[in-house]
Amino acid sequence: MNPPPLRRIAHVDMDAFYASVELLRYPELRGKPVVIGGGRNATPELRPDGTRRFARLRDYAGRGVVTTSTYEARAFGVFSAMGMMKAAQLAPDAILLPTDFDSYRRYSRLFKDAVRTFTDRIEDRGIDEIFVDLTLVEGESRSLGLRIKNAVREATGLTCSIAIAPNKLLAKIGSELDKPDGLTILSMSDLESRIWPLAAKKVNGIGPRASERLAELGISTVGDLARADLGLLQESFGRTYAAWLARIAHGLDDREVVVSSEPKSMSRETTFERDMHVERDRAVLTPALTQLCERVADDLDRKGYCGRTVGVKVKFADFKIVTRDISLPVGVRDTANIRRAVGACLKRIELDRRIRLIGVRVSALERRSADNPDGPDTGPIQGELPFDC
DNA sequence: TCTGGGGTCCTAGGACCC
DNA sequence: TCTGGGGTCCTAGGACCC
Repeated sequence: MNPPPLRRIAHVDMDAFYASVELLRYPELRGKPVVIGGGRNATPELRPDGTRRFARLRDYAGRGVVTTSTYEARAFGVFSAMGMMKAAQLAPDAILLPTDFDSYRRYSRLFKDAVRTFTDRIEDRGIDEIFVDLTLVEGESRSLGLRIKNAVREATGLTCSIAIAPNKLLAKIGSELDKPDGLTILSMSDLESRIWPLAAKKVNGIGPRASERLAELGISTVGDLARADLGLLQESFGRTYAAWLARIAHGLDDREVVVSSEPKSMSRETTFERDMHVERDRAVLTPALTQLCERVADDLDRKGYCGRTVGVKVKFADFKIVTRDISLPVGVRDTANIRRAVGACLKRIELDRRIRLIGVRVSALERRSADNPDGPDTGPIQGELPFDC
């Protein structure tokens, strides 16, 4: 048996991406604690003298979470996914800006195109990070990494952190090791010194739940995991996940860089400013639901898909989430059909508590082909459907 | 400080068919 | 009438990621 070919995988991760894009637009905020995640009312006001008045975190009221923060804000303990109200307590004077996804998407394209000048073996991992298969690209790893960082900075004015490693697992962990503006080269011989001391939850795929259960077994670092008894892991996590844990603890990962993939679902959801009462707030809930259907229909239309499964999600005031979905004989893409399917799903949920969030999702997607650009869904679905509407 | 929105993947039970 | 498997689809929930 031949040994697997030695690969060279890069993980490129933009530094504090949304916040850094905002600093390009508002350079006067450089060096200050800035938090992204406000709504429209956080948009800066232009004063008559040309200066801007920025919203402060202390002025925020609502249910939002921090999307990104600058490193100066992180020094106050303000990190992504933290509730904004809590962030406001930690750093009341921090500048608050609204999220502007159109800008972030524009810079995302610029940074990915810059990397694409080296190779098209790129896997998208969201708006601010990618994997790159550099196996067949000429050049020594460190100089190649520096050239990629330079290309990204020239294209965007932004810094990124890169790790180059034998696989995706190590590349992903490695890009965190020297943030921001870092470059880390890892090989298998670095495993014990650089990876084993890290907390197990630094590994992509070990989330809050798994790391909590690992902690109960006395396992907190990757090294603990490597030394753990496989039988013990199997008892707690099952054969499949235990085997995966054992492999990643030894730095093993043979996943390929996936260059292209089709979307599996499209969804829209909204959290209400206050928890909604099913009957008394019908005048809010019904149009909100219809609007979500419209937005999903619009997404499907723009991207050229229809979907055979329509689902609804309800998060109650106690944060309990219930989902229902229904599969249709043909793909749908228009508001009316999605709305009726959503109505049918909703009838199967016991709406006995106040509602915090509703969501609409279409999955089992089919691409609308060139010879049938409308997809199979060309009109209202009638007859044999399990709707009563 | 009560915790967004858009996704993917996995598991597991039941229906249904051969 | 009872007993099986295997395969696929559907549904619901949950973990996890950015």
